[in-house]
Amino acid sequence: MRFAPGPSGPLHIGHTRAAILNDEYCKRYGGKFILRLEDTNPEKIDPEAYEMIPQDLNWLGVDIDEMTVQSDRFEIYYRVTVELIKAGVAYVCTTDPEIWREMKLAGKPVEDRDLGPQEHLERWGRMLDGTYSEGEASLVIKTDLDHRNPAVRDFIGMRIRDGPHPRTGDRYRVYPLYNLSVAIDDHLMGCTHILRGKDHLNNTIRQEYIYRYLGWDIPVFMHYGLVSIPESILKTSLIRQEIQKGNYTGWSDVRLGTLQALAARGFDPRALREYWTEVGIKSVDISFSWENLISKNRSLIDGGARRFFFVPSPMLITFKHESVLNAAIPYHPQRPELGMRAHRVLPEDGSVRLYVPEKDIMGSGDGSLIRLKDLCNVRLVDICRGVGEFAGNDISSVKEERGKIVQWVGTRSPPMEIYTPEGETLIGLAEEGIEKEVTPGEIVQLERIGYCRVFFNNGLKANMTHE
RNA sequence: GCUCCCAUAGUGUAGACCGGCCAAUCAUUCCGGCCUUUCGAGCCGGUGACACGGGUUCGAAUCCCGUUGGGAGCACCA
Repeated sequence: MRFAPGPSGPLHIGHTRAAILNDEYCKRYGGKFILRLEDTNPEKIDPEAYEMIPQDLNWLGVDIDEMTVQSDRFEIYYRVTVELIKAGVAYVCTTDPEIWREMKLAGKPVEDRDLGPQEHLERWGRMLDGTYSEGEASLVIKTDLDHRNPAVRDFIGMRIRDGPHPRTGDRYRVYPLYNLSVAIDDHLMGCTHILRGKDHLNNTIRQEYIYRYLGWDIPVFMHYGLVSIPESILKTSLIRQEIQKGNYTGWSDVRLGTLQALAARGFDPRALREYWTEVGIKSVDISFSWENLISKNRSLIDGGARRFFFVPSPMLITFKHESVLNAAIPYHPQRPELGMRAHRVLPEDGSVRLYVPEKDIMGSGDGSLIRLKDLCNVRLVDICRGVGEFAGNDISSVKEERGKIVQWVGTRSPPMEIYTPEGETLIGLAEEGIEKEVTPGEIVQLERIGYCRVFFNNGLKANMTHE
């Protein structure tokens, strides 16, 4: 089987269904996974993609058994083309494309079509040697002009393009088009099963003509339905522009739908695999569900995500207390084996100073009791000035009064910025010590915020995975 | 316009090939309840679908036809 993207940029979620499902079939039935980079359109190539695509697949957990690049295979395409011309099923067309198209729709042959193999062989030579200039001639594969489906009638197999190719320079000027190169490669590389999107249904019919002309066995074609991916930025050409303008930080900007972005957010690639294998290969058109993917991802990462406090819009509160306050908080409420983190809160001049989320406090009235989670109780005296008084350490009194339980951080807590996929930046204070305890790239759960992948870049930062 | 593909709850999916075991599965979302030192965590419960119309049949989500709806293609893109 094969996965055959054009190297126009890095992979995004739109690519993952084909990549994962092909890989999954190979793994289940002992098949071979071929990555084929289809770079026969020199205008739509990003040289970096030759590196990025295998990396993306690697992150996805796809095992590449073999990798080929179409621009290494011009001679093969040329050789098969000659065969097709000799067989009288391909012709070099010099008719104006506009007219060629009209004739085709009308089901009529252009003059060139029936000239005979010898003439076309000569013309083919003139395509290769530069006698014909770009746009003047192209190689057409014959099908049936009276085919009831107009989309299937004669299609272009080779065209002339003079601009340089990032890999082959100006060594070749005649480029194969999708249907010709794909049919040749799929057969020569021994693909017995082709799994691709339903948008290729007509291409399959075209390619089958080539198989029949050359007496090749026709592989098993499977076409899954179209996927519409909501709320995602996927178009590589557009992303590239915006990166250049500085509107995105790069291909891994968390707002994007690239695999690099999903990786930066801390997605587990197994979530994508589970998602797509559950969706399967049926040919109904579907809309991609972030909700379902996120749910799968959450259950994969939750067990390993240590909990930490994060206080957005911090507000300082003070209360009188002479002695040290100690807190021991489990890293994961369901997994005590992950241990606890300990905090010592030291009073200064007989007063304790802590930050709490502004929103949690402003909603309470003067005189209400709150619980600083895992630390102690405080009765709010003057909310506007952030003044409270120590109210013991008995959680039951807070429950009786139905007081709020709030997160808190100490005065030496590091500031932290969290970048969300929606493009927002949450600014606040993270729990003291987190910068030492967390390894870069670790996925944690900031309680009441969501899962985040922490990193350091001029301070403590995090990409939001999801809630 | 022509051709092709498709149609089960908000989303995805099982059941369809081989009609009865389907008063339709599972997951997710949503809504309740329980639990919990605030976790979008766990447990329990609930709402919610066979697009429509004919036909075949004792019996249709399942087979046939039509309608409607959605999608794709008719490129010198892949």
